[in-house]
Amino acid sequence: MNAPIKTPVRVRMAPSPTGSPHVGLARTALFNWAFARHHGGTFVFRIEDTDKERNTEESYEGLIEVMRWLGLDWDEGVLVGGPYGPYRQSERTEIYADVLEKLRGSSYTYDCFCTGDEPTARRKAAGSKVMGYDGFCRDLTAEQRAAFEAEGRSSVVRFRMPDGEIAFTDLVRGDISFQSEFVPDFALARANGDPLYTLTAPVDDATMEITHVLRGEDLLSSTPRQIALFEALKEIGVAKETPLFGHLPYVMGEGNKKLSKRDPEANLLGYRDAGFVPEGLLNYLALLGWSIAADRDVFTLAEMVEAFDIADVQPNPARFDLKKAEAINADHLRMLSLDDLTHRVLPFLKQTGVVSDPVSDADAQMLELAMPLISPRMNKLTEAPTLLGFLFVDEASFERIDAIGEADKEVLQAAYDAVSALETWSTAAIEEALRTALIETMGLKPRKAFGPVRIAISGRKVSPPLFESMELLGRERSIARLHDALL
RNA sequence: GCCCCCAUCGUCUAGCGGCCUAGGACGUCGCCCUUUCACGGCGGUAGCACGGGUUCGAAUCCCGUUGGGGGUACCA
Repeated sequence: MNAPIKTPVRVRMAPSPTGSPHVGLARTALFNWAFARHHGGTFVFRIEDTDKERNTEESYEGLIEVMRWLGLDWDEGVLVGGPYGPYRQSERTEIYADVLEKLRGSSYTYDCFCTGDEPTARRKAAGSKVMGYDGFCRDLTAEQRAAFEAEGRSSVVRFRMPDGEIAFTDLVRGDISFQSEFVPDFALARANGDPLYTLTAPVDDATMEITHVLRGEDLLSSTPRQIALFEALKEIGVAKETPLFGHLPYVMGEGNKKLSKRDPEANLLGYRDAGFVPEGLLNYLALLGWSIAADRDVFTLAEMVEAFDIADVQPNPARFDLKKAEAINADHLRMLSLDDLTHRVLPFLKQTGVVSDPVSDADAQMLELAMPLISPRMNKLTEAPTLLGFLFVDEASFERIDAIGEADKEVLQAAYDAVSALETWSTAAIEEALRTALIETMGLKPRKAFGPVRIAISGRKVSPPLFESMELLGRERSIARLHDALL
């Protein structure tokens, strides 16, 4: 049914701006983007905002923000323009009106005067197992039409599904077919003339010359309608070719539910704020339905582009696993250069007030020295402020957890004495002094010995490596903190 | 109800008839390393939903069952 498309690849991402951007959307965007890049094709970003009731400008802006954050750049579409624009459906009304007019002049559509649940009531009465529209108005006589109009009924334009089977080869699922008796005639526009998604999506795909439609599985059952419409669009000269379709599996949440838009786990910007880097999130998302190799799951976007093949995408739904997402993110954090990592951690440090904004020279210097210490121990960028805070706060606002017992005082006193006597303040010297005093002389286990010192210095049980931290903190502040911990 | 899709460790997956007594990753458990935690290293745990076929041979192909998901709008 679908002729293989040989022309250059043109794919699109066509979200509707409702709610906050969802992880499933990012995965769909990623696969489309990777597919386009792999084939040297064009990635179009279009907005499907035909439903005035539900669309919001805020949601639209969220979409843009997310795509930019993820770094999935589009060649044509909103904001960047292109030869097939405009790219917001709300700005394409004349196009739809025009196509609708042509369609009404053909035998592919008819005016339907049915309202509410009349069709289902009729189907029930007839004992039909199929629900949905029953084709009642398919062949109205002029008298019947006139009667309905006299009643003051309005009409919608309905598409006449052809008889027989509609089959196509799904790019990820293989051959799929529907008997058209189970695909009821559908409305193309509201009674007030506003076009519906059923019309706008195929018309846009046609006029934008989209070659491959990769989208969520939820749209699988509307594919036969679109394929039938495409036949009509070709007939009236609107479409050149029917695109190929590929339906990507769902991204599911806890339990077995599709990740809902309200679910915090679904919110993309939430991942940014939680300290994910786009490389990490995207890599994890790619793993939901695709894999680069049997024994490997960490890779760069460039490597994905190189290897991506839609035929390798799995048809079965995948559960979003936050733990694994974080692990993959951690791997990407470690792949970043120190400069890059510092750059990305900065907003989080500023936001939590760890460093000044703009960053002072002193803070910048400290950061440069401290970043190497924490870079291997972060899974998310948000961990940086807690890890580094103690190096930046002034003594007045330094806070220490209350975990130093009387028994620890002896250790701290010994540490204080050992370190105060130091000639040179370096990691090696500090380590040697503390080891001699605490481990050798006092015979303590490292855990017992360094634990209290760590708390005194960093204020926390978890910190960057102790001796290095003390060197960075400096002699005076280190000694002062040891002293304070003794009080 | 009806239609469509899906089915390998707890989770994501590799596997596209013999290389599979099923591989990797996350998780989990144990051990090692160690300046706590983490990182890192080593090892363990755990799976082809079920039943029929086809075949010399099936996780891989076919049919059915069961289970899960989606659709069934003048939403997208």
